[in-house]
Amino acid sequence: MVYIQIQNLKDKRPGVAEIAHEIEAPFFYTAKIFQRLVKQGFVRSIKGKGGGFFLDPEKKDLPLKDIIIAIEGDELFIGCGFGLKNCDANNPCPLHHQYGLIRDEINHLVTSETIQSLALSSLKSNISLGYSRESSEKRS
Amino acid sequence: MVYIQIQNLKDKRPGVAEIAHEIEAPFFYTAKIFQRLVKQGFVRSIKGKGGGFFLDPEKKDLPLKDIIIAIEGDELFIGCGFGLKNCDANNPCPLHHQYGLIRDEINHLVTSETIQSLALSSLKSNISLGYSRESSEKRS
DNA sequence: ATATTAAAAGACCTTTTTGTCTTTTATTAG
DNA sequence: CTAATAAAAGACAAAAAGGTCTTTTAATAT
Repeated sequence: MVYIQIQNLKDKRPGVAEIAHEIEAPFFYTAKIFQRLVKQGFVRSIKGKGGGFFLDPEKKDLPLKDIIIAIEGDELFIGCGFGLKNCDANNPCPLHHQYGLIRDEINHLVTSETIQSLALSSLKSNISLGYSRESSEKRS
Repeated sequence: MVYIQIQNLKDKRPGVAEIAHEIEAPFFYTAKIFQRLVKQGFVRSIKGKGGGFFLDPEKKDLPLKDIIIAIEGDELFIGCGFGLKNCDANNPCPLHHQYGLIRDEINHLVTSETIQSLALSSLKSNISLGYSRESSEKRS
């Protein structure tokens, strides 16, 4: 999605093939994932010639956290580091406090960073994901 | 394993049933996991009456990181936050730097904390995993 | 209108993870 | 030696994740 937004900022709408290549993922697999993202309203798409994916410019910044929660739930943000079911402040697991600090930072990162903020800062620096400067790897 | 060590410090050797109950995991599933942990040398076991699991007191402190790497590899510790294959300092992904900070902290946590250190500090405070003070949950 | 392009839908298939159960082996108590 | 106990081994099976492919639908350009 960051790649899509980077391209959108250049007035382009990448398609599945281009995105799949960029993230080094299989074409059909990538396609299926974007079907879900479109259905969930995170991206929009246009079929046919000149079609492709794009982020609704009307919508406000989309934090990474929203996407993560929609795809894999909120375990990462509320769950116990040890995976225990009833671990909380009253009944803390051995890692409770230490892991809490890290979780807070993860929370902060994925809340403050958005698809749009990352795309913007990527454009302004030598950051990857805008037609990758290929590091001599084999394609799949 | 922290639970085992806590019990070991009380001169007990918990068995599968006891451990499974403590971590709220299915009996047979827990059993299979410990078969692997024993085979990999992280814990030891004794069969038959009075048997159970224990940590080799001869061995030095076991960092969480060693176990994580043995079970699921080192992706968490070296991989890109976006899962890109060729993301590095020269070709950084949009999240490279920010995620790097968090990864460093995760690394520090799982390197400095060991099964033994967690068991010890759990015994010294009101930390869970030493015959849990059941929070009225259903058993499986 | 028609041909072309590209995503959507959906049917499959493979692999991995998770979970269950039976049989075997080792240990101890009597 | 025998019975009881408890882990090891290994066969299965269900569910989830990962991946592939064909057909359909929508858009565009000629």
